[in-house]
Amino acid sequence: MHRRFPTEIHPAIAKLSKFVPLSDRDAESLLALVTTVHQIQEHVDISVQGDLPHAAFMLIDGVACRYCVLEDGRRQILHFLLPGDICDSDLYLLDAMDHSIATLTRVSIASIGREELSSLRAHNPRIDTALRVSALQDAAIQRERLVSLGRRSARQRVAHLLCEMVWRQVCNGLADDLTVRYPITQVEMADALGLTPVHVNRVLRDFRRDRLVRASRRLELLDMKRLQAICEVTPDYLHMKRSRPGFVRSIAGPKAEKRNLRV
Amino acid sequence: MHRRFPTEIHPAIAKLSKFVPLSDRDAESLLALVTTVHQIQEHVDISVQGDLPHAAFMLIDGVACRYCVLEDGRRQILHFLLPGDICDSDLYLLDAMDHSIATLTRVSIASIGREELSSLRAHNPRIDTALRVSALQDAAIQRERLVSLGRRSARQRVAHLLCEMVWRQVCNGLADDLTVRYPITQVEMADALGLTPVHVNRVLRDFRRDRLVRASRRLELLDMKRLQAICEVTPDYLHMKRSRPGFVRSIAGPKAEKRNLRV
DNA sequence: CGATCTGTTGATATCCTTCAATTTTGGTGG
DNA sequence: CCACCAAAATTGAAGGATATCAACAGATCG
Repeated sequence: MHRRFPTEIHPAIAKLSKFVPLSDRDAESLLALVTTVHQIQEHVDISVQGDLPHAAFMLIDGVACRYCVLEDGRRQILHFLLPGDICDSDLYLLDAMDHSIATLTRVSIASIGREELSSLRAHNPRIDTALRVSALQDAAIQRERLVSLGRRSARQRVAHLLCEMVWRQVCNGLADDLTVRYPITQVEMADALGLTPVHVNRVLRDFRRDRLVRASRRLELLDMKRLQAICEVTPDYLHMKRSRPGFVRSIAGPKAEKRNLRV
Repeated sequence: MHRRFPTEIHPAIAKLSKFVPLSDRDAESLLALVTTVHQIQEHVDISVQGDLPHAAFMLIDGVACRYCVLEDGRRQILHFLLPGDICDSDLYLLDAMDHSIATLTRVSIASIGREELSSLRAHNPRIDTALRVSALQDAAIQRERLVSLGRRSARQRVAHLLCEMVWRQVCNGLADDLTVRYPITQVEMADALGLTPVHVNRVLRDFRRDRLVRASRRLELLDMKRLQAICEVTPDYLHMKRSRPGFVRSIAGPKAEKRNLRV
């Protein structure tokens, strides 16, 4: 069996542990589903709208996205997939994909057998619960994006996406600093935020001017507090109950600590 | 027990039957969960962001919505809830609501016991599957809305929402014509579509001028085909496999028939 | 070391918002 | 039945946020 992470720090375990306390045995039995890992190049469609739905999968490394393409070729990115995300365990129930999934970077991905997963869930209520909460988090992320596209300015949308990328990386145990580890291009940000690449560029220029971010190999968020103040979003919607003390707290600020994070 | 609909036409049964064939016994065992029905006035919050999540519920009559409120008081409507929708069966797993739910009209609503529902799902795989697909439909509706807010013009957004209301009413067995049975105000449309009420009004004026809709007590869609052509959306994303022959087909047009609806 | 994608900047255009005022509608009580 | 009121719908004028178009610079990679 191919295993790239010690059990304790596998991003899927890190993530699910934020929702439900998992024992080492729980973690092992979940990771036992990861038998074959595929490497896929960047900018490759994993699944295309209209296709028969694929098997459930776990993203182990790299970044992918769900997206739709309009008749005129423009794209709307619906969701970014990060390492540790477990996706689409029920999707096989449908006849046809209603959206597409593509890699953005080179990725490592494990497909998960339908029977094995459902049997594990049936026999392990903690894992089952963790996966349900994880699905609720996904839904909440999409809701928050909908609020952004509907009612927030371009500045707020960009600030929100940057914060969310860091929050989610922390949730999945991928980052202990405030850098966007897997950089997404300005075109991708634009397609996710309902903006043009040109305008995303201008917003980022202003953020740089105001010392909010710094562009290096990884985009670095210099002032989370102000970025969060700009977008007016707290990480509450990610429902990370069991964050390590003092960590997400330091990112989220005292407001979120008081309101949601039961450390 | 309070029962307003014969089993065959209860909107929840009509809807779930679109996903999985249900026997009369299936229908009865699901409707057996509806023990107490509450009437709630229009414009009342059922659940507010930050609250402890409520029980799962079934909307029996009227219209409600999920929404978020921004710091400056503006509102984003995330989703309209129609009769027959069964909502939030997993939400109890969270510590706090990340959005609010409110009635738009007077509604009849049945809360559904967590234990009873999960026991029914465990013992009835068809109902379990139907509820899973229903959850997938909800997710797909939100994705399609995200595409609208991100990449479609005001005209397209309004046309899409009107089409979707009719499609969903048909899905839930609520309408056999092309009228929006539960009218939503222009303010509500604006809050759902990320527009201002003023602009929604102007779009609707143009639609009326072009004989696409007619405002009566119920908003009437005079030309579904052209409305669908305007928004460039097919009802495929609603995944209504088992529609009655010749019905959704007549709404959806030949394209959707060929591509998705296995009648 | 050219080709191609990504990022950057300026000038102009446009869709939608904002603001303000008026009309229409629907409900309620006299 | 009518008077009244609040909510919803409607219209016009003006302004602003973001898009579009175009050109170029910088990075990345075979």
